[in-house]
Amino acid sequence: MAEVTAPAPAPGDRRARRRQETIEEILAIADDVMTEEGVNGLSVSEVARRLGVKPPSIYKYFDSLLAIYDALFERGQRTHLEIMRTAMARAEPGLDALAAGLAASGRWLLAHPATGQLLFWRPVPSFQPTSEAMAPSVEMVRLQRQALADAAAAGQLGAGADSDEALWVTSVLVSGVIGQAMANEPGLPWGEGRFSPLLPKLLGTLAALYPPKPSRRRS
Amino acid sequence: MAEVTAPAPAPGDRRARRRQETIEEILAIADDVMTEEGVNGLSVSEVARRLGVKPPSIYKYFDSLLAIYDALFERGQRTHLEIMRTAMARAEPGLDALAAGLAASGRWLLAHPATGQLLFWRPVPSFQPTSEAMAPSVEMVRLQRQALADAAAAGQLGAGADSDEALWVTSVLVSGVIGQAMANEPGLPWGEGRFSPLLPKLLGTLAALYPPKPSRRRS
DNA sequence: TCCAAAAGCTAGTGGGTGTAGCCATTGCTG
DNA sequence: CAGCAATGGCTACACCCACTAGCTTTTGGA
Repeated sequence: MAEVTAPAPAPGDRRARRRQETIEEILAIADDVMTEEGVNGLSVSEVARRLGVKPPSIYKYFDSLLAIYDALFERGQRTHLEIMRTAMARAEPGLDALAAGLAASGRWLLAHPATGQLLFWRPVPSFQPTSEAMAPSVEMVRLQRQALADAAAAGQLGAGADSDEALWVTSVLVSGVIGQAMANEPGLPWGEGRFSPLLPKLLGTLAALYPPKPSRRRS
Repeated sequence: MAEVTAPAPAPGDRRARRRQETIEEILAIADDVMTEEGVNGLSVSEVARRLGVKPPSIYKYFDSLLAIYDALFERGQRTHLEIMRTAMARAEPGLDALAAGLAASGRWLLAHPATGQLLFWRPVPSFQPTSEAMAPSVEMVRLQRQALADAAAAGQLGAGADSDEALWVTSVLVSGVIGQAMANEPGLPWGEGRFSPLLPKLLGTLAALYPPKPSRRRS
């Protein structure tokens, strides 16, 4: 658990609410600091300074600097998953859902570079996310695997697309595009620059790698 | 310049040789430290400890911690370029050279993860490589661009492959594969694991994206 | 042999994480 | 409503880090 063990979250407890608000505030400040100074520029002292408090007070809310990273990671992971899930749900199952989900993911990651780096670049080697903080990523993998299976079932891709290998290929394409965009064109939103527009084209190569049976296909 | 300004490198100067040896030793230790503690775990104090010296003495050889990073970056960049260049030169110009160069690059990067991360992940946000330290990377881009042009000229790929876009696609594929391998399967050498064996297959999709004219082609 | 440059050192500044322990405030509870 | 325990601030401190100032010793070249 990232947060210091709280007392019983009794209903109607005003103390607990205030505490929770402070925790939110700390995390929001931490996100600001990471955005401005880089993921590694986060420090308890700086957060305390911006909160108008002395550094030791922060430790009433978080056990350590790493605990703050962990909370940021866990939240980032959760909201990123949610973004992707809803984008996929809005589209036709199969390739459409995959493309929509990945585009939404990319858009969100480029808009929240600090969190994105924390989630996928591990820029703080001493920080190892908790297994529970990693849990949403398992679900994300499941969603993408399902989309590939749907695409295969719908005849958009060959049967070989319903495989772990196809999943790995997809993750390579996506992480490549997003990584290059974040590293070389920071600040540019999704859809601009040299790299993010390549994703649809690259997803198209899935059809080259796993060609569907050339029977009649839905337009 | 990373190193503190040295006296005239007069020939036969024994002092200069000793100094140079110490610089080498410091950089070797720094590489060890990064490998063990993560790129960010590098510290002047730790290097001094391992060299059997007090921290301030290090500053006789390097202006700052960042100067050490810069020297490591510059060397890494140079040897990485050399690895790639010789691998490409040994192969047939065109797709073969591209594949051979990228495979050699991947092999070297996975074998030297600390340097690899320093070169391509920027895990030390406060560290911005000197423009001269970046110079080899310009040359690397040129090599890859040339290989694509050769492939197009040889009819292995369509004319569209002789383009910046194809170069970007290539960089996405490569950085995706290497990034996933380094992040998810650290310690595994090139050719093992889930990701690095995908590179040839992915390079094959270049032919799908930039199809050659279907005239007679060299076997 | 001499001496200046090289290369070590100690001491100290300022900033970071994190701990110990103190004290005022506050809001729940008898 | 009175009291009290938990909360959330604080100061002081220990220990680490990067880096500077300035001193001393070593050393290699003239």
